[in-house]
Amino acid sequence: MMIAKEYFLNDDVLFLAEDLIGKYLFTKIGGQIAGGVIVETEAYKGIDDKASHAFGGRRTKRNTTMYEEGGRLYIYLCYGIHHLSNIVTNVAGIPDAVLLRGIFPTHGEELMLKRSHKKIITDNIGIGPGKVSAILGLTTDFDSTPVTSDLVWLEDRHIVIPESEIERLPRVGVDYAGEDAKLPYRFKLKNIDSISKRI
DNA sequence: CGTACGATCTGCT
DNA sequence: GCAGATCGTACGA
Repeated sequence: MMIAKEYFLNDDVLFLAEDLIGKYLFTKIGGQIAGGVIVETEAYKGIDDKASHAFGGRRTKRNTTMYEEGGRLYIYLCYGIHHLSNIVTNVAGIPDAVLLRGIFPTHGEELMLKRSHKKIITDNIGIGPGKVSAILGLTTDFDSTPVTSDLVWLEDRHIVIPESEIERLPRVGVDYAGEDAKLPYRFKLKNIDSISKRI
C-alpha cells in the first residue's frame, strides 16, 4: 500500500529518516518497475543545518525543490557524475530532506543490474547515494517529482526493524559543515542480512 | 565571465 | 588507501 503524502509533511525529519529504513521504494520508468528496501538514509534539517544546500535560507535554482511541500524528490548532480536523490519533507517553505543512501533490491533486479553496469547482482549493488539513483533510473529529470505517483512511490509492507538494528552515524562527505558534520543524522541498517531474510 | 569545488564511485596500488 | 573522473552550480568580480 502506497505511503500517502501526509506522511512526508511531518516536521521531524530525523524521525522520518529513521522511519524510512525498511520501507519500499519503487520506480516505474519506461513501463518497467524497479524497487527495493531502504537500508540507509541521512537527514538534512532546515536552514540552520550547515551541511544542507539550504543552509542560511539559501535559495538557488538547484535547491528550489527543497522548499516545496514534502513528498517530492529533490535530485541534483554531484561531482559532475552522480545523481543524488532526496525525499523532501515538512510543509512548504521549510527545506527538510532525507538523502537516500542505500537500498536492497527486491523488484526488477534484472533491470537494476543492467543500469548498474555490473555483471552480477550483489548485496551492495544499491549501497551509496549515487547507486540508489542509478539503479532506480532516477536522474535530475525527476527533480520535483512526487513520490506519491505512478512513476515513483513508497510502500510500507510492515517490516519491523528493532531500534537496536539501526546505527546512528555522522553524515558522509560534509566535513565543510564544521560542528554540524559530527551530528548523528545518518541512519543505517546494521546488517542487510537481517532484511534479506525477511522478504 | 572566471573560478573553485562538491551530500561520490571506481579502479589501481 | 588514494588519485582521478567530470561538469553543473554557486558565487564573486
